[in-house]
Amino acid sequence: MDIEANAVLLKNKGLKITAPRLAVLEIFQKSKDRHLSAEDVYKEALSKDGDLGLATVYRVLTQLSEVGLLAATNFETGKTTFELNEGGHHDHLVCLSCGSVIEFNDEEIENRQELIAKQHGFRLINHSMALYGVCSKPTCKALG
Amino acid sequence: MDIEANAVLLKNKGLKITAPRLAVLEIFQKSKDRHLSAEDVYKEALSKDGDLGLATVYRVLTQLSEVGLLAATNFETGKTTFELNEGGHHDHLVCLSCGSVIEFNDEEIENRQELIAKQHGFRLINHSMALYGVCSKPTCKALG
DNA sequence: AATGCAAATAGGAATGATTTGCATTCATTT
DNA sequence: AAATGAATGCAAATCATTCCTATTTGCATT
Repeated sequence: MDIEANAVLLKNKGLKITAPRLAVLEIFQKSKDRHLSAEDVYKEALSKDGDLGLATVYRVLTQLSEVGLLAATNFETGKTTFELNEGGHHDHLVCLSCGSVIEFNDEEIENRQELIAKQHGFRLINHSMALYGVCSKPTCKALG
Repeated sequence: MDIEANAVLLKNKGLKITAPRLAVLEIFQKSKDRHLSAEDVYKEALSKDGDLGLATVYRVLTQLSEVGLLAATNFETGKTTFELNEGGHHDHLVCLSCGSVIEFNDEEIENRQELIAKQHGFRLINHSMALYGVCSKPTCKALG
């Protein structure tokens, strides 16, 4: 619906407005699942728009991440997932049973991370944190 | 040196005592570099023992991780690294310029993580945290 | 509206990391 | 020492991702 708005987003970042880039943005905006892999996006795009290549999806995801429209995350699955980067940074709580992902942000941890980096003479650029556990759904909780 | 000791370690974990498993353990114990990829271990093993396959290295690394003798980590390099799992858990501070890795442990963050998991009804099983930045070596510091 | 050119694309081949299938060898139990 | 299931080596397979290149497209300018 927001093709106009997405076009503006791209333009503001100095990116040309192309069909693949609009398609990818729209897929993230319309998907209920916030965390999509390149393959996910590719399949979704194929089912809708028909025509674009997997390599293009990878390139677009990388570019959109570089300009801050998307954020990339690596869980322990061996594949990178992406999500819309609206609002601030956050970390993830992942259920090892059902795979659901909860996002959170904790000031105190962020501050502590800065402090630790400083203590070791590092200039902190970014970080990744994921907590793995079992969520409270009855089917998950039952495990071990 | 500790072939005997390593044999006991394996036996205690219910694993058969085989040449590849002993070789891999020894490589980690003797290496100054704590974080080794499968390829690293393979090359090192070849130069010493002569005969073992890369597939076996992968299998052994996975098994030793499963029984807790090694710990696996995924930085953003696309390859998994392993380290000896002696002593407690720790997290990593990674220099994006030279690749050096510093280990640290922070009680306060750990406590906070427990709290966050609890607040979301999760039973926390483990976590991964890596801070990425630029270290204080002159050659690294120079960047941007 | 047509033109030029750099940037973007499709799609297939290439790469790098990891896994798998299978015949052979080995560690441990008897 | 024989039996047997697990472990190994090797090569082929797989998976995620990137590279290559001919072709197409966006868009600033005519």
